[in-house]
Amino acid sequence: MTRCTVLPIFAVLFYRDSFKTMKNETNDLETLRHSSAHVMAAAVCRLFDSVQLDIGPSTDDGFYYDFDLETRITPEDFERIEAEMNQIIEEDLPFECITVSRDEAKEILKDQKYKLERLADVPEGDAITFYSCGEFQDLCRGPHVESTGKLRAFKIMNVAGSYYRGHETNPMLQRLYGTAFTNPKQLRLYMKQVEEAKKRDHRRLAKDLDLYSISEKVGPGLVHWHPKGARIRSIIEDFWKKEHFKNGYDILYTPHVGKANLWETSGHLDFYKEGMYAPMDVDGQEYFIKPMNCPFHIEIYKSGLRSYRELPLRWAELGTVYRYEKAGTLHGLFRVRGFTQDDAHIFCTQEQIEDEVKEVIRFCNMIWKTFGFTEVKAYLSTRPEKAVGEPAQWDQATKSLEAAIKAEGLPYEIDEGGGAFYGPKIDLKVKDAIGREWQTSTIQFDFNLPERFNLKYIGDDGEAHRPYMVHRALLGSLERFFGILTEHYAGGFPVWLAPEQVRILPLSDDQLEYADEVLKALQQAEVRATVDSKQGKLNGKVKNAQLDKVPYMLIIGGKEQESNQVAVRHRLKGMKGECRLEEFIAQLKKEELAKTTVDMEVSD
RNA sequence: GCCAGCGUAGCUCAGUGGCAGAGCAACGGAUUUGUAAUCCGUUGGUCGUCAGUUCGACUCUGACCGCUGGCUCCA
Repeated sequence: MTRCTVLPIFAVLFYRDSFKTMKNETNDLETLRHSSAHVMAAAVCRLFDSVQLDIGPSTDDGFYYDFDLETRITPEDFERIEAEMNQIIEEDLPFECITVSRDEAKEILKDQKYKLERLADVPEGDAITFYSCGEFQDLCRGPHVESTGKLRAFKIMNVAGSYYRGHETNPMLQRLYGTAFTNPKQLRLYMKQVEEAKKRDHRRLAKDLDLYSISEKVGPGLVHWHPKGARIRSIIEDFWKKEHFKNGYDILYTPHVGKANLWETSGHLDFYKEGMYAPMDVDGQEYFIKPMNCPFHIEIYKSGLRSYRELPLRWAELGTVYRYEKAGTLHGLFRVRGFTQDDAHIFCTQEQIEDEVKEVIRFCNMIWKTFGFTEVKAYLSTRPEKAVGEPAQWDQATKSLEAAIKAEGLPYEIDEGGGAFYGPKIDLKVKDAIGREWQTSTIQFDFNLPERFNLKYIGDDGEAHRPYMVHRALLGSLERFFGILTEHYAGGFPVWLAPEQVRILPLSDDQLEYADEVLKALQQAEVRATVDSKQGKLNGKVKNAQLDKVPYMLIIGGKEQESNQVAVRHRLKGMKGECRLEEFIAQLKKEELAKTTVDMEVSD
């Protein structure tokens, strides 16, 4: 039931306060960007024939304009569009506003079919305004900068298709994206940030570091974890399980397929069938691969008569599910078709919900901090128009969610009416090392499934009662979480997660034997280590270890062999001097235990 | 699913209607090395797949598969 592959929020690209602006400056920037959109549209109209205009708003990191035109704009066109924009800026054309009657507006827009429809959206009685710069005129509410000469720094970023008004059934327009800043320096900083994000792309890093792959032969969106990626995942899973046991959860394992009837009862076949893999026939019965774990956990709940004395039940599972995601939506590890949710379901009484929710939020926050995500923000979604369950239940559940956020001291926003039909929820967003926000944990009440599956427990009054059910995914999916983590650390995993913690670099073949002794000692101490026994100079070995982002290198030459020591080189801090191996191991173990993440790089 | 772009060696990428290329990696040899690339050599390809046009297709056309950027979707 929990949804765990949600696109990253790339909009928030600002980091290290570089672009922190006051409120009115933000408005100025929005105006500037909106004006840039007009200038871009003006340039496109000059360069291309019969352009149908739609709209060109500012966005969080720039602006866009939607057009319909015969010619397909490609990145090769960007340069001449930018040149034309510069020409318009050079001309320093004033932005002039005119107010017209509806009939006059219709006359002006008689050849602009999308604009005419947009005009129809302007409520009767509202002023209809046009802004012009030179020959270009656009139905627009404004405001704008005084003249085109005010634009100082802009860039066309990319072009993509976009449905008119965002509806799948509407024609597809061409959307030209750009960005603009008040000065070239800020634009350069922004471009640097975009570059930084590109360098951190987990798909690139995963190839460089040999973490995972997706095979065309096997199928899109199906992830193969390579030894190094699998090692990291295994460490994450071990940590995850241990923490769950420590926090009062039990772990479950459930099947990967279930009969059609199960999915009919759960309602998935009614509401979610297009998201499920096609059924298979087994002995004349239809079976579906699971897109969610909830029905199985519910079946375990129903395997016996439950007493209020057993509640709350907290059941977690690393449950692998398969969902048919549309082809065009797949993206590295962020959006896949087969993934493992770190799912949990809590069954409890009404009296318990507040404490339970509080615990879940605390638990989530603690886990995120451990992985080095210090900024966590909550989004509370309340009852939508169409909803199941009693309003009183919704109220109480919503209140308990809000109380839990407050108890944990998290900043939060409320999305009124944004909840699922089956219950209110909290989504957590975390900020990564370069300030991007990722939606991750989700905590959702469910007033639907307990009803559909007729869940009960016997209360202290001897009567049957309906338990409360809460879905919870903490990391979301292991695949997506691993992608986020890779980008967060820029591939430089901290010691406690690094698949290879130590690489031993013998200076020459004379040290191979000693290197092997050191390796065995490290292995005995459960340190993940390898020896670079290849031919070549130390230079090259250091370089390769650096590229593989191994946290520690142990250089072993004649000197070290003689003194029975190792020379320690840290990936980011360089040489740390020589010491006895036991000392190094003790230090490493300390770092591993502390799960230190302070040595993260901001850029490579 | 929709719009656009792309698909050449393990990786990064050149290239042309007429014998398939480089760097790195891998492998072999030389070197025995002190903190981000030692030298020499060798191997490596159904140019995404299938059809069509052509005397001849990696190149042109079409369909399909996959990837990328968006849009839509994410009970």
